Amino acid sequence: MELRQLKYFVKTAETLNFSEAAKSLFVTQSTLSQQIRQLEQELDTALFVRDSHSVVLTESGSQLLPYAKQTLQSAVACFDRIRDLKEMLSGSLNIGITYSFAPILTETVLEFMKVHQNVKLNICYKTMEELLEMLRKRELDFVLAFKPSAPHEEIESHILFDNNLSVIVNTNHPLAEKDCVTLADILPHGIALPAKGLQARNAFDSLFPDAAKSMNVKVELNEVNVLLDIVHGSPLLTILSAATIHQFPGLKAIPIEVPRNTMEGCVHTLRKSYRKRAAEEFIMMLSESVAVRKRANYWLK
Amino acid sequence: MELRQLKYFVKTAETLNFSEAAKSLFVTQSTLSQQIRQLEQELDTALFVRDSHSVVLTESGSQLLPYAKQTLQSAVACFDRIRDLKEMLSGSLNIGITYSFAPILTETVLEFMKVHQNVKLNICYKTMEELLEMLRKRELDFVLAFKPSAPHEEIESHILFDNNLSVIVNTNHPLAEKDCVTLADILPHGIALPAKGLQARNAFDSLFPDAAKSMNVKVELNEVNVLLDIVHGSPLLTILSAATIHQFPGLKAIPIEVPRNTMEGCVHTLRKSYRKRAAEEFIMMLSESVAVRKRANYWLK
DNA sequence: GATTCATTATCGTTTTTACCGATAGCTGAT
DNA sequence: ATCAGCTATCGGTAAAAACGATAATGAATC
Repeated sequence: MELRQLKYFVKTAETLNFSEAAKSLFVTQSTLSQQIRQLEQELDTALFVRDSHSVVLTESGSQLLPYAKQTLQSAVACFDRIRDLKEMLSGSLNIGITYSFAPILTETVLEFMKVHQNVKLNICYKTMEELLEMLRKRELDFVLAFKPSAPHEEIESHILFDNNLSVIVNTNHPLAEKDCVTLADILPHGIALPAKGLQARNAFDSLFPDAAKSMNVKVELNEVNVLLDIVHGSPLLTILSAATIHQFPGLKAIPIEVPRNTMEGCVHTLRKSYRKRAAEEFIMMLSESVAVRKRANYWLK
Repeated sequence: MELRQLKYFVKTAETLNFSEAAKSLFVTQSTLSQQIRQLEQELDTALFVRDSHSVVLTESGSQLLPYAKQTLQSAVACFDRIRDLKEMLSGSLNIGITYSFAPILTETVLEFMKVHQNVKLNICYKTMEELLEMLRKRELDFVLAFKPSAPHEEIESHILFDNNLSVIVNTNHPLAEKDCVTLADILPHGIALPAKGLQARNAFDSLFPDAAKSMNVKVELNEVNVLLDIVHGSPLLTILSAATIHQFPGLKAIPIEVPRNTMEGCVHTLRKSYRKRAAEEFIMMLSESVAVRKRANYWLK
């Protein structure tokens, strides 16, 4: 058994099509067929049932699949470890981040890029569920997002800060004077609501089930920056975590007065995976930056 | 990078002596030297510092060591997993069975579970048509049911036993004395009839088209055990395969006298599919158990 | 300082094997 | 009946692993 064969097996198990798998592995279908057969012989068990129009995994095959993936992953970890060691910090760092988290990242990105010029940063904005899925597939090194309501088994979440779900208004808005608001305060006003799927909306819906229906929702959309632009240029209000308006001038966040109104900003990493040094370093810098803002009592509890 | 090279590396790191490591790896020292060098080239880092009287790990080497071990361990886990499956120390077996077939299964289930404690049995009671559909989708490993009237192309049916469609009565019932009955014998009596879809009903309807209409049907239902309970606790009779009352005390099965009154108890498997070792084993045990009952001339022809 | 000894590296050769291209055979769709 | 898409198989080739012999190194010994 060799890593090559496991790689071939996993690809084939994923596509369930020898020809297609062979193409993406850059070998001929003939080679792939032989290598799989060889693996089957070595394990003395059939891994696939093939007939000329379908390929399916046998029980052995589907049992093997996660173990094969794990083995390949371990091999990748060997490479990662050596590379980190050799170059201290280099390579690339894949960061996933939710839209509402975006503003607090920018500072650290700039600082990190200045200090570690050889690290390529890939930053991916998506919804939390999509990001956690990518993390699971190891397409990301870590994810910045609020803590999900249901904890995920394989994912480790490290809390960066606590934050309140807030009403966001232009500083000219009538509500802008208040220090905190209730649901009743909101109802008379026009609202630009984050769409379902965004974490602020999830949090709002779970704090106030069905409230959205009775509100004066003028627009609902899934892009936070556009939401902020709208609020900035109109008398509408929106509902987001307070941290989201960090460094966005002319807006004010007013905490909503309700029990358990707390959103925990977290770094999510894969529990079992190897952590790149660049990732460690980035997270350290981010924590430090958050700590500074905490001490300045900026928008954090 | 291949598992072979990692294996060579780990052994060498443990002995810190190429010659000795080569010996225990059953290759020449020359081969080992080349393979290590190749690994070093691929990782673009030195793993050992050799001078002619000592070999020591570099920092890279000692950092790699645990990761390499982990990778090899994962590969071993692949083998172990498959071996367990082959030896039926793990895995699962999905059995489909019709209600009327249920009584003959129990014994074998108990025996199989005793012998193969680590194989999970999933037993699914449904009508034959539903079961064969599940078999086609490979959600089941095999199906126990009477032979269907229309043969199915992709499905292979292996006959376990022949059986007669019979009248089932309480042992106190007036018919209980007889050795066989005709349709005319049945007509005067109250009947609890299996509902359409159950195989006994299908068989009855094809032997006596339209007879059901002229019979004294008091109740019609699709649960065999309930049917048997009803017959046991009332003067009603029902019509089922003789095998169905296996191990149900206080009932008697009387064959109906009519040509081609035969229901073949079968194991149905998917023709082209891979057959699990556990399935082979189970079917063997079941056949054996049926054979024993045949020899005892129990209820089988 | 020469010799020995145990060690790793290197070179040329042999053996093994991964890979390719062509083709056969199967099956569902046209 | 033909076609299109799939996997298996065969024979040949190129790559790579393995070998055996030998060179190079340097510590220990005489």
